[in-house]
Amino acid sequence: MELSAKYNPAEVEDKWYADWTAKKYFHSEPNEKDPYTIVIPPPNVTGVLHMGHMLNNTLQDVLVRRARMMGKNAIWVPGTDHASIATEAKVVGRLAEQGIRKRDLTREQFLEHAWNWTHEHGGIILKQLRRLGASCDWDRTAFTMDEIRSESVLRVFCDLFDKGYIYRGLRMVNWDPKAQTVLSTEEVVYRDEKSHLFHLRYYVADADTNPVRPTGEEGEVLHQDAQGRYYAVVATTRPETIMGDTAMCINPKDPKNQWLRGHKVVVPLVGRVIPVIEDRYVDIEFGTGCLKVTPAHDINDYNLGKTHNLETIDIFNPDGTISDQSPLYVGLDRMVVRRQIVKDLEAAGLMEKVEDYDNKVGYSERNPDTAVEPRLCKQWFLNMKHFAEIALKPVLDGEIKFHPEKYISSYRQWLENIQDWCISRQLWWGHRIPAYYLPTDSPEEERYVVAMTAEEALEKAHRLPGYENLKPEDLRHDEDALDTWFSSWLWPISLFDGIRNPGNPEIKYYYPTSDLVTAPDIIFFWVARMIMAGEEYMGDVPFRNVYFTGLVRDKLGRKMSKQLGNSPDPIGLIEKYGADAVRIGMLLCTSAGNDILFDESQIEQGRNFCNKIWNSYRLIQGFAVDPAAKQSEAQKVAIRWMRGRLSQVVAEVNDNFAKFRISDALMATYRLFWDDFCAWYLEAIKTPFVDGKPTPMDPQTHAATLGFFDELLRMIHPVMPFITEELWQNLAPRGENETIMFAPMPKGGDTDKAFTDAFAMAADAIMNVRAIRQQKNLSPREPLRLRIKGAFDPEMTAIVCKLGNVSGVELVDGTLADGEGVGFLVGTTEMFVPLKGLVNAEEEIAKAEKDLEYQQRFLASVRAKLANEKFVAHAPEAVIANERKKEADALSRIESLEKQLKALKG
RNA sequence: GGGCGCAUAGCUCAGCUGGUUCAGAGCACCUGCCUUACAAGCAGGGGGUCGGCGGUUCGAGUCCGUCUGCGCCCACCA
Repeated sequence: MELSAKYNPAEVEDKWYADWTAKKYFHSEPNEKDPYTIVIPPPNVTGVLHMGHMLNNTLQDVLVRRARMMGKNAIWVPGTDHASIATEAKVVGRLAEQGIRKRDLTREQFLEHAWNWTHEHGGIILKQLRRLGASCDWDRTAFTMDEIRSESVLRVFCDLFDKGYIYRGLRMVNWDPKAQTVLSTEEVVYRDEKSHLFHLRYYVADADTNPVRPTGEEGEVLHQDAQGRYYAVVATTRPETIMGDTAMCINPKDPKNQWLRGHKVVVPLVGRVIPVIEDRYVDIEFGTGCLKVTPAHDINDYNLGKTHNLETIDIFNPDGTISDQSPLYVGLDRMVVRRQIVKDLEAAGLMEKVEDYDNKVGYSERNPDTAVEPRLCKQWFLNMKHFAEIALKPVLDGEIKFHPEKYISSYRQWLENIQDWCISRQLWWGHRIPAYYLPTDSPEEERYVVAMTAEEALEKAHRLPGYENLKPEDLRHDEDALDTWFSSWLWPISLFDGIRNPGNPEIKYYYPTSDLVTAPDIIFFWVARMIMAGEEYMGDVPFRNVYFTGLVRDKLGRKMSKQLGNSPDPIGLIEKYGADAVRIGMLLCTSAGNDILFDESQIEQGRNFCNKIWNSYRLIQGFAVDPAAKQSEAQKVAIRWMRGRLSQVVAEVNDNFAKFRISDALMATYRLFWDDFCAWYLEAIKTPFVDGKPTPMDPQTHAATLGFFDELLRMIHPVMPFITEELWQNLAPRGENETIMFAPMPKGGDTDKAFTDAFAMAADAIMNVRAIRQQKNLSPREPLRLRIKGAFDPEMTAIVCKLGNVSGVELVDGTLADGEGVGFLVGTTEMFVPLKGLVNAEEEIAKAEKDLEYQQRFLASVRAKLANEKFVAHAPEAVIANERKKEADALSRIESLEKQLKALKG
């Protein structure tokens, strides 16, 4: 086969991916082998691949491909997530472009649009994963809203309701006015914002009947205007909420505001008269120590309202506009009102002052441009106490391992302070809550049944006194959908239908899954909750290891974002460099939990590696073989050394994978291929050229080389599946159903340490000879001689001659440096390259003197250590022995340097 | 406010149980090479007071304390 000088990924990738999928190599069924299971963190069904997905899914593919080659029955189950808020927002947005408002549609009509959108955009990301080489079991592709998953969700809801964990309650919740739904506390992200602290005047209302009496105490602060009227000053960041004020609160111990006790004040502009209440909650140091209390729109104020029996005035509509409960600004948006009311307050002389202020504002995680509004409403909650307990144990016990471990502490902290999970969302796109309301006498009174279907609900209702004759049309199905995570948390179970059919052969075989690869930002949303569901429904952990990837940032360390335009298109990168290059380029620089700073040069490195592999194969497949050819000494040595190195690196790689030190494992493999195999081994076994043509190779060396190459391809395959399959198929005749995907991962063997060490010494000598040649401006073709005194394995002579272009190695006992030349040390072995007429004695003397000085200092420090009685008494034997060896080595080096100097100085 | 983590070469990071000649890797950089697989390459080379200070120890990038600077997570201070 003719191979081009450069690797061309495009055709190779398409060809092999089509072959793998056609032959169903990624498909798994339970069998007698050990399972290895990964479930994909389901991406948004309508999403597109970004760099984070690339990293995450490449890691999963590496793990699953490796497991497959290690003889496991490996499965990677793919699927997508319905992402209710994000998807519904996109659908609403598209409808808006067509001039359609959601509220003008029925639920059914809206869902039809949503499904159309899903079918149109759904699965793009899964197609993109194929480009990356992802070896997912596509036959099992699931969707959080498909039949099995949906039914599983409803069953779990009913079950948890029956167990008493799910309840309906009136709570202060986080409201997204754009999506018009409640959010869980986890879905609110707080951002620092440059804001203002507005100081408003609340005039004393009852000064006529209840005159203001200064207490005269130290620290008292009264405010009076030009007309002598008294007022309190309230600092707020949200002046637009004053229409909902129902009290002003001071700290009973605040000397500044004692004079306000028992008074009433007037809400500015609004004119409402509200009481001054006292509560130790108020921070005396903040602002003026006067707090306006708006129980409907702030969680703290709500609590104050409860203890002080305050009225609650909800001045916001669900869309964030001002409601008719407010005397002012009705129908205007809250943000518009904030600007307007500031002007109006200033005009009315009710604004004391405005300060700059940094505060944190909560935003919807899925609608990042919308500030979340605290709002009081009735929602469905899951009591988390029980779940926190069952989820904490396996992580603290080490039954589930986190990589890196640092996430254990934040996991623990979250579970120990967990709040109940608000699981209802005022959305249509999602799993509709299986609760059915019964007619009651008053709107305040709520009665409902929870059941899988309306029919079942009706039966349940009929068993309730007073509802024996209820008609189906009298049941009102809850309008709300469940939080998306309420389906995701079942993923490792529901993918194998373990909720609907507990104990089925698949769930028994594939569960618990092996490793989970995910980003740390969903540790609470997803990881923790999967552990809860796993313990609750399977009585077992959902996975053994969680590998947390970092964020992919740009090379300046900035998050990748559309606004900055700093996120490369992953598919574009694959097209430019090839999937293998992108995969290894990303993984070489990622360690668990650390962010990766992405730079295209890393992908270039990956591409260069592809090319290196490709070209080494071009060399190998061009070898001519002659059965009559004799194996050279250098070839023999190289083969034995390479075998040892392979074993060493296999052991190293296994160890690194076991510890999830994946970049280290890959770097070791990378260097084994590039440095050991290409730079040393292949150069060592090349046959000599005669008349400009290479002489044929003996069969043993040829076979060994193909064998090594085969093993190396297998080691590299999990990271670089395409090029390795292409070359592996070329390397030898393969059967119709043979693939590197199922070829066994090399197991290593005897590491042959003494021999690889001897080789390393020879390599050191070779590098020294090359350096001398370079320093002296000699052509690489000019052979040099080498004289050696001291320990040197004579087996290495052939290698030294070949790779150092040394014409002869002379082992000497007596004087090493007779005549002109350059000496150097390898370990404690003295070596000398005779060079007639090329040596500058001055330079050599200077060099040797410098070296001598260093050795003497080193010797002194070692001797100081050995002279220290405490060291000799405390240090382990091996350490002391080593120090003695250092001392001896230094002495021997000093001796040889002194001799060398003597010779140089003549 | 609480918690966690990081600081080692120009950049990105290893350095795992304190002890090999321990100060490393990759990239970048410099020099020389179109050497018959590969210039997307080959050969050679320079480069770090391991953030500061103090402590434990015979011995400290490594353990402890502290300071400085960064990052992340959690939390209802208007």
